[in-house]
Amino acid sequence: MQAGEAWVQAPSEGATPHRRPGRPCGRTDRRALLLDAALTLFAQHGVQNTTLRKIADHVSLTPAMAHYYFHSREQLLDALVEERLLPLAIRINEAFDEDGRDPPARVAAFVRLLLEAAEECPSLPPLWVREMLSEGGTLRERLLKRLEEAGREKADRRLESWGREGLFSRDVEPSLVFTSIVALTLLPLAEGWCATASVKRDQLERHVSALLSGGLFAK
Amino acid sequence: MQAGEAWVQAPSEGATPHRRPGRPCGRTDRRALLLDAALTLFAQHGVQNTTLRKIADHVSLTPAMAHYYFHSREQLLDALVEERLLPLAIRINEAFDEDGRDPPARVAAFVRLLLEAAEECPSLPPLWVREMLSEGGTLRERLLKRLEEAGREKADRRLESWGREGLFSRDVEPSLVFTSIVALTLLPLAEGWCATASVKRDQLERHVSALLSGGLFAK
Amino acid sequence: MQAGEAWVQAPSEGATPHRRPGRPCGRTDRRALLLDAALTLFAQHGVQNTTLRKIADHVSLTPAMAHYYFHSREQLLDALVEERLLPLAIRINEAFDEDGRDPPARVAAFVRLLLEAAEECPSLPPLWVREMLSEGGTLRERLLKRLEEAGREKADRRLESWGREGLFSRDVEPSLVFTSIVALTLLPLAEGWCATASVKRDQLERHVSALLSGGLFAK
Amino acid sequence: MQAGEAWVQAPSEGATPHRRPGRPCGRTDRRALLLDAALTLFAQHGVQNTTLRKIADHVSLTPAMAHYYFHSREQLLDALVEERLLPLAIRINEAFDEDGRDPPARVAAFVRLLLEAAEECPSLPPLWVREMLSEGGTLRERLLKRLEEAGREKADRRLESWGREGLFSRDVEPSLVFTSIVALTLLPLAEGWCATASVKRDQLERHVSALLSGGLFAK
DNA sequence: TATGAATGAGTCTTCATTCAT
DNA sequence: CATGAATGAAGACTCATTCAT
Repeated sequence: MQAGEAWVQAPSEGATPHRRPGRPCGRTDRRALLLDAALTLFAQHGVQNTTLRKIADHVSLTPAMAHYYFHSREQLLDALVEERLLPLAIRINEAFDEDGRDPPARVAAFVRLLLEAAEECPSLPPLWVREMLSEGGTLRERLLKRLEEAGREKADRRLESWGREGLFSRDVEPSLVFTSIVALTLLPLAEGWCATASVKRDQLERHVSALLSGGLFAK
Repeated sequence: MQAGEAWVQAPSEGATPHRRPGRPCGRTDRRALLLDAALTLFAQHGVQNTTLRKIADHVSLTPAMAHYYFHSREQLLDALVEERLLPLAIRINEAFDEDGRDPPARVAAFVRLLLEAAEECPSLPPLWVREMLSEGGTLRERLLKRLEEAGREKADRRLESWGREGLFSRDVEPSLVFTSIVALTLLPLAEGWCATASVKRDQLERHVSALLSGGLFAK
Repeated sequence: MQAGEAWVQAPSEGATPHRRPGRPCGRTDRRALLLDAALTLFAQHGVQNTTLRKIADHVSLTPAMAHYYFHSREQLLDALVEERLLPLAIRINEAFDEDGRDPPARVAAFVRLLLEAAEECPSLPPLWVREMLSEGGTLRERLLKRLEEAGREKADRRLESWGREGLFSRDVEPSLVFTSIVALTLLPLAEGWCATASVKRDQLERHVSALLSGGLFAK
Repeated sequence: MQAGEAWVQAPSEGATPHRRPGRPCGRTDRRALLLDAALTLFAQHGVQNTTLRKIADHVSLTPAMAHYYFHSREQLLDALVEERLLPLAIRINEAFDEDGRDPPARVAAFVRLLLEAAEECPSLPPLWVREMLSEGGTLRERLLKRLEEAGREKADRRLESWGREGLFSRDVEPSLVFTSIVALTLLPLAEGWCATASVKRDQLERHVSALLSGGLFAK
């Protein structure tokens, strides 16, 4: 259950100042387990609705231990953003970095990247939609601020340059393209579509790619 | 701020059993004000993160008054669903009811319907995305149950029949079309795009319509 | 249900200063109805556990009306004591007043008096046991104070004189006799014995009388 | 004040799942103190009239601690019944278990048992009368249910068999005997008789025994 | 490290009470 | 008379947080 959640490597270095880097952590790192549990529960029930106790219980620890590792609830959220969400967000934002021919293929590749990330971490889509994309999302400000610092909007800038080159269909707004792609891909997953409905993951990929290639680049 | 929130008529009859129907309520109806405040704050900060006190404060009432009108927090949520969200959800689900030529035009009209609803009630997109579309959304089960009773999935069925008639491009999955349209339209609004970015509402409409007409129906 | 509860006449005069004595009260007196309801509900659920709303609901009135009639919850309790319990308590305490031969017959008559009162007002035994006889009973201090003023302990004094005359068996403590009689008679009724068990009221009377006549006066 | 309240040994095993059994609890066990305080205050002011705050204050703890130990008010009541009242109730109900000659002596011994229990725990009589014997008593259903499970009415059955053997005086109703004994013994104590009046405990014992031996078994 | 114990602030809820109409 | 509306105080309960051990 928590198994598939080590979908992104915790950055090897000092995101949280109180980890003693040298000491090898005997068995499974309880701190990472807590983060994974938080990720899972936040995705399932929302950040506000998940108490530290629930998170700790989920990995058979005490709430006091959660404080020991993160000092406060706020800092647990910070750690979650820093170590789990930010690396992913960066990877996604860099997806369009290297230039290349064939924009439709680049978009399709990006969709596949999103779907793979979602497959590795099923918590991603609901968490992202609930707490990142919505206006007052609990993690939104946190993550946007860190993304800013890490130089975000690379994807947006690239897509805008595509727009200036006239690669998009008429009426397509370049600054909305990135959001559109993410929305089309993640929202069905956040809704539990591919879990409950009969739609398979590759059906979703074909659907989204078809819609985008036809919609964005059609004459 | 609460101005634009009378965006849908409260059902003319007895959704809440304890209102005395005939008597006109002196000044502006405080119950409606509370409902509006709840809508606004839920959209801004999430349902779980909004206490009854905050809602009451927002319209200069006491938390006790919120109980006076709704009996409990749960029943306030019920009332919100029943009187504000359900009518809208029904209107949206019925959008494809009347048959008609020209599917692309129908889709464009639907997008416009969504945007008009969002214009009337700016709280709609963030609330919908956070609390309806996401897996554990606080209002999701409530609203889906009521929609079931009200005969939902009309839109889905219509779109699927379009699919069987071969109206959609190859690879487009009919059962995902409805979700895709909603995602493309509401998610940018939920993100506050049109408020913060320079994108105007009609730009968004053209963008979504372009993407859909090209993507869904392109040869 | 409330019918049998007018088991004692409200004193015709000014127990509560705000009754307008002259005006004939059209139909059933709502004030009396409230008192009856209070009596019933207090007996069933305890004084502390019975809100003004429950009392008012019980006779289809509003809590505000209860305040109109009694000014406060405390004063409702006062009125209950004054108009319902005190008259009864006085009647009971005077039971041994007139002298007479044949103490056993006097005791038996007293038991019958208690049982008749309980028959007229089924609320009496539970209310009395819960709220009068127990140490911190809600009505205890109130009623004892009023009884004091009304010259209570007549019964006790009479029984003690019987004791000095050597009428009681050896070891019988005169100052406990009154309590013993009441306990034997009312406690089974308070427990719901005669309602739920197969014991009839006259069985109870025979039982208590047998026990007392044998126990108190036996050589 | 709380001194005499360890009048019955807490059952040696796990009545409350969240106590760690082995570890000796530093200072005086606060959980037991709370239970004692509850017992005292419930007896003095009634269950409904005693808030968790009052109980906690009584032993200089916070209301939150009461929740920490008992999880909820309901479960505090359950614990009180389980650990304090039930053991006593069982002991009392088993009083007639072993057969034996000389019923009057058995009854007298039973009275002494009741009085000893009341001496150990002065809260017992008022609590019992108010919350167990009265119709809507707060602890009544709880305790009766548990007593049922623990095989109650042993005393009643034994007394009834005495009745069939013709041991009782004519007119004495065997099914009322148990209640009668308890009423005669506990009610004066619940009233505070032996505290306020000049009656000593052994006077009470002689009185009750005299009354019963004469009343129950007299020819 | 790890945890049980402890707490203060805050949440939902109830209720007696008041008041304008 | 009568009531709907309104409120402050209080109650049960939760939770992040702290701390001694």
